[in-house]
Amino acid sequence: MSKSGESLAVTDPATDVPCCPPLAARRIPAAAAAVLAPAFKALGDPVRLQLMSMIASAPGGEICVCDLTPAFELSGPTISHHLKTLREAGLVDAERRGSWVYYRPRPDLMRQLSILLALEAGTA
Amino acid sequence: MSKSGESLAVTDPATDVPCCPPLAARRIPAAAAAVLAPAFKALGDPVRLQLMSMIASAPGGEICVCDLTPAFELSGPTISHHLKTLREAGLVDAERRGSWVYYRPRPDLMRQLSILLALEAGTA
DNA sequence: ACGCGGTTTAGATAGATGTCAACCTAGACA
DNA sequence: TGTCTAGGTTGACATCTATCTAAACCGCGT
Repeated sequence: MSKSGESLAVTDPATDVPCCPPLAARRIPAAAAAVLAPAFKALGDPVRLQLMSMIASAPGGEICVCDLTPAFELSGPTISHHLKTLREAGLVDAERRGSWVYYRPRPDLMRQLSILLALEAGTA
Repeated sequence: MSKSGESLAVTDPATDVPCCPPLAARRIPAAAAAVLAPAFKALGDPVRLQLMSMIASAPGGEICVCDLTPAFELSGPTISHHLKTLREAGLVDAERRGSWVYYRPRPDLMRQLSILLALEAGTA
């Protein structure tokens, strides 16, 4: 794995999103829970939640790691690990352009998670 | 702590929900992330995600633990521990009536989480 | 070749998961 | 009233996984 634009791909749970009307609509199947729980788990850390927010709210739809790292009092490798967790969860996508790596959100999975938690119909 | 209807209360993060437009709207403050991340963390386990779904989709708005436990291949105490995690996260509420304990969802926090993940405006 | 930006590996510490045993509460029955 | 039984929770423990730092590594630009 080492080509620009594909270097950091790991797995793609986001493309395997199983189904999923809101949790409150009917009981989620075990298989779907097994696929979607890791995404919630990835968001279950304050640092990753902030990272996700910075990525999702980035002006141009993407943000450089060099802008993410200095926003926390953590070492570079630690931030990189958290970003890898978000990648493996299918929440973000990474692309290397030149010397810098840019992260961008994956709307599909985020939308799916939002719908899952919705109580009534009609989520984003 | 041992009165019907209040016995199982632990803490109430759900009542301290800080704010929170969608993640993609603007960067979430560290304090808000610290409060909300535990809720996502609680949902970050397949068993708890299914429990949450069974509780949220219960016909009468609530469900007996005696109906939850046999749905999994796990011991009673284990289910009870998972339910405690959901309680402490502020996602569900428990009440003892007679010999049985009933769980019901807390819409406030669920709605907040759903909005957080929404990409456009207008979630549930 | 050198330096810089990021990721990866390796290893220590802290936290999560699941089971057994003990406890508490509520209803049943004598 | 006293005790027995069943439903759930709590506590303690073994095991597994996550989090973080330090050091090594890879790709790119100069």
